[in-house]
Amino acid sequence: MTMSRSKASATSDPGAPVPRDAAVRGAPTVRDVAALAGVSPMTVSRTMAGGLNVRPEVQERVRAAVEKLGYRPNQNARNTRLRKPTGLIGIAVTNLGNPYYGRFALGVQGVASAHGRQVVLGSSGEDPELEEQLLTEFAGRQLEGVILVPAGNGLNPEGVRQLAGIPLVLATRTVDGLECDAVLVDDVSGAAAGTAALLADGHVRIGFLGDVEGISTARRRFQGFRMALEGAGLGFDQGHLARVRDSEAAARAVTALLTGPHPPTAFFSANNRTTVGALRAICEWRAGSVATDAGTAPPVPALASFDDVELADLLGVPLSVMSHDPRELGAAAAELLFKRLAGEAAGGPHRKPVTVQLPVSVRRF
Amino acid sequence: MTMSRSKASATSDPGAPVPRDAAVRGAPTVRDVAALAGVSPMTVSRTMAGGLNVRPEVQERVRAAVEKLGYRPNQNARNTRLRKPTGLIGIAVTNLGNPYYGRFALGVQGVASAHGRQVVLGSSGEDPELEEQLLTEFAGRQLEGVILVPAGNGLNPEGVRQLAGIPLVLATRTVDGLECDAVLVDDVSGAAAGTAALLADGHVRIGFLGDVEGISTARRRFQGFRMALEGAGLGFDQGHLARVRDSEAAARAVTALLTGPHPPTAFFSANNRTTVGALRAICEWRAGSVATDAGTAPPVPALASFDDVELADLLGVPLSVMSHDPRELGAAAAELLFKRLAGEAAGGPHRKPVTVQLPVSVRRF
DNA sequence: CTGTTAGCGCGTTCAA
DNA sequence: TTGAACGCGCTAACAG
Repeated sequence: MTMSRSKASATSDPGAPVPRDAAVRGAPTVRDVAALAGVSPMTVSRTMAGGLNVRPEVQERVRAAVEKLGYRPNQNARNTRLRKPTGLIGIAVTNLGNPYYGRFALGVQGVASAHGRQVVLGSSGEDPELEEQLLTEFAGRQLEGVILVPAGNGLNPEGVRQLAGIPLVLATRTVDGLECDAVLVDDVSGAAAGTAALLADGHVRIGFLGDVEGISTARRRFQGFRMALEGAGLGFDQGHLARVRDSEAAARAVTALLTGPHPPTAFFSANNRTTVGALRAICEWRAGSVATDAGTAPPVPALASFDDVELADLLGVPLSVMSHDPRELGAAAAELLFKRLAGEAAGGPHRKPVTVQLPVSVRRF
Repeated sequence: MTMSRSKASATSDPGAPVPRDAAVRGAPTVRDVAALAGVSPMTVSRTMAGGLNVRPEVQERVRAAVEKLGYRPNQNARNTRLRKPTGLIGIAVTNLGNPYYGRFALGVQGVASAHGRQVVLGSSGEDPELEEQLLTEFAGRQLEGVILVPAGNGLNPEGVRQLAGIPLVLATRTVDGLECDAVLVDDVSGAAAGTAALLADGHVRIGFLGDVEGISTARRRFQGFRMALEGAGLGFDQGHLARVRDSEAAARAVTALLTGPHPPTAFFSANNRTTVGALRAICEWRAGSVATDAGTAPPVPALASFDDVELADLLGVPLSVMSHDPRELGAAAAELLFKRLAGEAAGGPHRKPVTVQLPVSVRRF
């Protein structure tokens, strides 16, 4: 097979090195505007920059040309020339389908916008490989910084630093062995306070629902839970522990526990997914148990939920919520990132990593 | 031809572990790597591109230098040089805090990722001004395309086209007078089907909760609702109509209607925010009415909800959901955008705008 | 006030 | 197999 030009039929300009106007290819450039206005590219540039040292009537011509062509200065090219950063930050969350992270992203976006930056979005789906790939792409795009909700400990600490080189702020979760700016919620105290609410109501057999141990929040919240139990002189039955990754699995676990030999009288749910599952299982159980035993229905299991869930308070399930605003968390993470950025720009390259903890409040329903 | 660069003042430290330029300014460049490896920038470029026509041992030196400096090729510069698009698409939604749009964004993101693009995020907060500003920024960043959930009719149709010049796909809602690719749900049929479910249960006084009239979905869903009523030979009491923008206002409206002179026996809720409000009001009303009249509690008002709401099916409120997957909607919008992009790249510049409608299924609880 | 020169970081093209 | 020159879109610096 020789190197024959296959598509030569329609192309009519063999030697012409001039793809000319924007009409043919992409967006119009300064030169297109300049040509139309009969000036040099610099005059266009100056006019776009505010019109300093450009005669008003020339400005008029330029602006007319801009309008006519729909010209918009190429931000990327500007930034390159001015050696300025891209004005983009990245945010990688585990699952945008979780309402929690939508609100989180909103918080980030608001602060970024206030700082004149825009946000590039990524969703890892709790997959460490996808996450690493995301970070690599972010780095290649020269993003100014990244806010990451890590999928777990699958992330190679060295890898991250090398791959990025750009400032990284962890949110919600930490990664073992990775020292890094981070914004967390006060998982331990919050979980302890929520557990205390259950204990105050006389519960002594409490089931625990949480994410897998690789997730730092799962560990920390379990720790707070255990601390509260021990503080009350109670032990914990390992048989009442369920580590699950989604609401369906949580529901199955709760159903199993409730129909088992020593059913808990209450549950601690470590995140909004497990809470949804637990509520579903509890309501189902209630429906079944009332039908069976019409006269004296057994008490409905109580629930302490880390994170809010919309409508959860209307279900008639005794509920305590360990609450914080994910939007504030996102905003705090963004603020921390911009503080870090400002610090690096100022010259002090290596300030120590900072960790911020947002408070958790317990509300009862 | 001296290669003296003002930046590299001291050239006497060959083995220095500190990246010289990168420490002062941003990321290391091809030249930094080339200098360290003792080759020309082109050899670095070739090595990064796969190493064609580069001696293996030279490649080794280059890769070592890349590793040492943490060099990543600047994507923006590549794209500029290669006259390639940015690989970014924009998505502007009204409110990321609404779980619906989180899932929507996830759908967009998945498809974008499959097409090797990344997603820049914007949230207009239902503010047309902010929305227009967002689109302007998107255009300036040379995004390849934009997916927009318009805040309403505040958007100037001419303005959009001029401002962007880049392909635009509307999602969920349309804008009057703006002909444009769009992905919608089948609002009219869906609303009619949901209303039919209420009618089948014998309801004749049905309250309507929806967004303001400026929102196309509010109009279309109202239209489907009315059609179904008329098809059943029923009229609609304007006093049973509430146009509200958030769940709190919806709750107030429902409470007012339920405690009014001719309370509806059912409600049609046109979006997930009004559904949350309605459910809250209905549950509250139920609690109050049961307390007052222990023996024979009046029947709980039924609800037909456009859009799913988590946990809504557990509340004991007779519920019909006009359901679709926002993630699929986002995915479809992205697919349409990429189809449009492919079309423009191929040369056929002006194919007519396409509208896709996703089906709605009614589920009863 | 305006145009020319030069160069940001990269890759294609062509010459060595 | 390697390097030099050139250009992508834009603008600072220095002409005129």
